[in-house]
Amino acid sequence: MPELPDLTAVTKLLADESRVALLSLLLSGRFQTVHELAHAVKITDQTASYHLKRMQALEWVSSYKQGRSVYYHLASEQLAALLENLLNISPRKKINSFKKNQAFKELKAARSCYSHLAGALGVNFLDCLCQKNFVTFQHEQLALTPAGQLFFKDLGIDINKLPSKGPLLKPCLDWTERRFHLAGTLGSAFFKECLRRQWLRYTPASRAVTLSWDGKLFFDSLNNPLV
Amino acid sequence: MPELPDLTAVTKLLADESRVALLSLLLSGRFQTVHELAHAVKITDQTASYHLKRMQALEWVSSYKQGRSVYYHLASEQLAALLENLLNISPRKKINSFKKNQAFKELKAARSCYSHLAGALGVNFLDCLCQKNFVTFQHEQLALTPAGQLFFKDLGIDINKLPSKGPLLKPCLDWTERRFHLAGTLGSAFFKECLRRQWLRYTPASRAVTLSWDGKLFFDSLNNPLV
DNA sequence: TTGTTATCTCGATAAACATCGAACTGTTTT
DNA sequence: AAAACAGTTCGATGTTTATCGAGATAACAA
Repeated sequence: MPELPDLTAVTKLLADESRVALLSLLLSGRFQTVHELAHAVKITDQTASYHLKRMQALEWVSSYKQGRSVYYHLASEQLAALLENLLNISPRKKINSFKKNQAFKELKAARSCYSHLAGALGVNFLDCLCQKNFVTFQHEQLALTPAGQLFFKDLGIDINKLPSKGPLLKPCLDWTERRFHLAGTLGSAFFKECLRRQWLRYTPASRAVTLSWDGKLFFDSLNNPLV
Repeated sequence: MPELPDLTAVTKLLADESRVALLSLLLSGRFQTVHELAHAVKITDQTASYHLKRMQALEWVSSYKQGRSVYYHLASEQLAALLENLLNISPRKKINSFKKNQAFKELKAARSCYSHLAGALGVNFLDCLCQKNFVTFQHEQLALTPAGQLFFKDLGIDINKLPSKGPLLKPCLDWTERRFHLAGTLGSAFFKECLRRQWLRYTPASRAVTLSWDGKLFFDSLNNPLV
């Protein structure tokens, strides 16, 4: 007998504020301990442990033990894409606290979308690439030009050496900007390179990333029409 | 103050078997009454009415009244895409009844995916288009060739007269076949044309569609390598 | 050793909510 | 008019489940 997809097995897990908050933190792509996650989400360690185990059963997250700590991280690229998809069709609700408003501003400026760069910085980056004719964007389809190929090679990213799995360039709808930023294997590689060069740094207990001085120089130079 | 997306407002609605079953029926694209829907999902009319009203609040469905009946239909293309996305990452569960197995076979053969054709027939159709070089499919991106443009024109579909909203061709991952079928405005137009020519017909209380004699002739001719 | 920390297991509890019966409002049919 | 039908509202009920306290088990630190 064939097998049907159990859709509500997925949606029931996603229908809980705590679990969504945990996933949102894990969308940063980092490894985080149960205690860290529980603290950030403001639930007890037991509850966090319970949620993480349930999500592990569906292979959304995976864990490894080191000493007395258990480190969790996001394990499903598909789920990351689904979460971004959900964010874009969700109704809006007012922000009620100053603290949350502050956190939102940081997320809006720049954040990681699992493996690539999102937020105003990410959207602006894609704009620059288009304007400089490094990529073309027609009919919601992205393509890399020869000039763009050179641009990334200069950054140390050889597109021939990237994993062949999935599209090289992929537009990803940004839920804060309501416009596209760059995903795909090239988007992931670029974000990784930014982290390696310390142009971008993670902020604690958040998906937000901050721009270093060097990073600011790089992105500013892109915006400069003379270069 | 800015506004945050309320993700669980979406997932909580999707975390219920009855509502998912209702949405699945509405994915056919047809207008259906509360009574019809309730009967097909095996819940009482009150319960169906309750669910449909909640989904209407998020603008997932809309309704209009005709006499004593209230007709509901799917109102969000985004939601339709989300549902297909969910189907693809859901864990599988065994089918436990003969009846459900029968229904599954019908769905697998051919069904509507809101506005376009899915199932084995849909996947096979895209294969044919590729093989005859009517469309190209590289790096998960579809493009229409001049020959393809002619092919659809012969069917009565002028791509210059299609709505400019969204991409013309879009690959949509098929959850029964695990391969792509054709979506986008052209995919929608083609499915509509199939219904108009009566090549395809809806089955009652299901998203499945069946092939008429004329329809079989058309799709068989596509598979014929001589033509 | 002794104390501290991180995680997990096991109940108990409290809140959320899908469901349906009963009753009510219209609409269509006879 | 009367009966049948489609849809809705309201209240009650029963199930599901997120949560935490208490206690157990390790790993680490002093």
